[in-house]
Amino acid sequence: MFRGSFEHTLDAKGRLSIPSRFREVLLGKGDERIVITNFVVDGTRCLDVYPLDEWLRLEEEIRKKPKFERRMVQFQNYYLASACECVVDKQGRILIPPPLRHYANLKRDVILVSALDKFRVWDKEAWKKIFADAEEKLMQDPDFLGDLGL
Amino acid sequence: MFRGSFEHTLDAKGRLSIPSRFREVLLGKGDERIVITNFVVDGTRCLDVYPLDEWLRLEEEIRKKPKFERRMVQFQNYYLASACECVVDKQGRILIPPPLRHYANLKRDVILVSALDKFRVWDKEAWKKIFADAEEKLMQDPDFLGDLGL
DNA sequence: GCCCCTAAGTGGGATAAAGTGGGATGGATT
DNA sequence: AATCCATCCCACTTTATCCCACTTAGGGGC
Repeated sequence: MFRGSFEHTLDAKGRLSIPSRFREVLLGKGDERIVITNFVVDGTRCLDVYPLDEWLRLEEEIRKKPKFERRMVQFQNYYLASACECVVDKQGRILIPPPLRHYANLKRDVILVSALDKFRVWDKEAWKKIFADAEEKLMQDPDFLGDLGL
Repeated sequence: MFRGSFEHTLDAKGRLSIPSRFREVLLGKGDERIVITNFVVDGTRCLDVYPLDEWLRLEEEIRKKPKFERRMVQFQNYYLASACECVVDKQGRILIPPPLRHYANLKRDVILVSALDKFRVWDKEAWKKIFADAEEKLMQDPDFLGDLGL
């Protein structure tokens, strides 16, 4: 399980260090291969990163669904079509494929954020906005947490 | 169960001693790992600190909820995304991750306040205000406690 | 009352690990 | 053969962690 968020930088070659805490999770699976694809949260683009086994699980789920349903086809065109399998190099880095880097508007400063069984990569500024919006909602609505039953 | 509040200081490296009374609780659990994340009370930022077992319980609760409900996503972006697992060192201290230290505006003097199964860390000045506000509310409203059903 | 002893909290040097930058290598493509 | 690009390898910087030591406060015994 991934936990927490980490600020890292993309170098000139487009490489990104995986936080050691995240790498430990991959090592625990005995397979450092990961799958990267594009995603959008609250209208802001980011990247979704899966350990290979989680990605395979997702593929299985999709396989069970009606293949020709319109929205499923659209989802596949969006989410699966961009997926790219990457290996973590000896320094614990991955090379973000340039099209994905461009898609998520990743410049130098990025942030890696856990999302349960996968994690996301955001442009730092984009993430600030996502985080600030969430914090503001929490402050403005005192019942927010109560309604969640927590 | 954590009980009471303790004034401590952050050293130059950002380390914070866990009060021995709190550490006893962790030792009782047989696991000194803790999880720290950000929080806001009455518009004032602080840090929430959980023993690992309590944090895992929270994660389980969250996993049961609808994953894509808007407020749940925001809660995850705010509360879960910042969560950081820390170990208590041989001197009974934790290193507060710099982003969290900055978030809660922790300078030198901080105060650790119990909150039943977890505790909070406040900037000392911020806590004074929170405490005074609570006291004032209590004094001004004679029905305050009665309404709570206590 | 005085002194020692212990425990708690704090400070700081030394070491290890994590993250980053950039040259070198080798395979694939043109 | 030349270019491109992914990967490897080495090196540097920063940060986290370990370890030792100092200070202070409280307790107990003499």
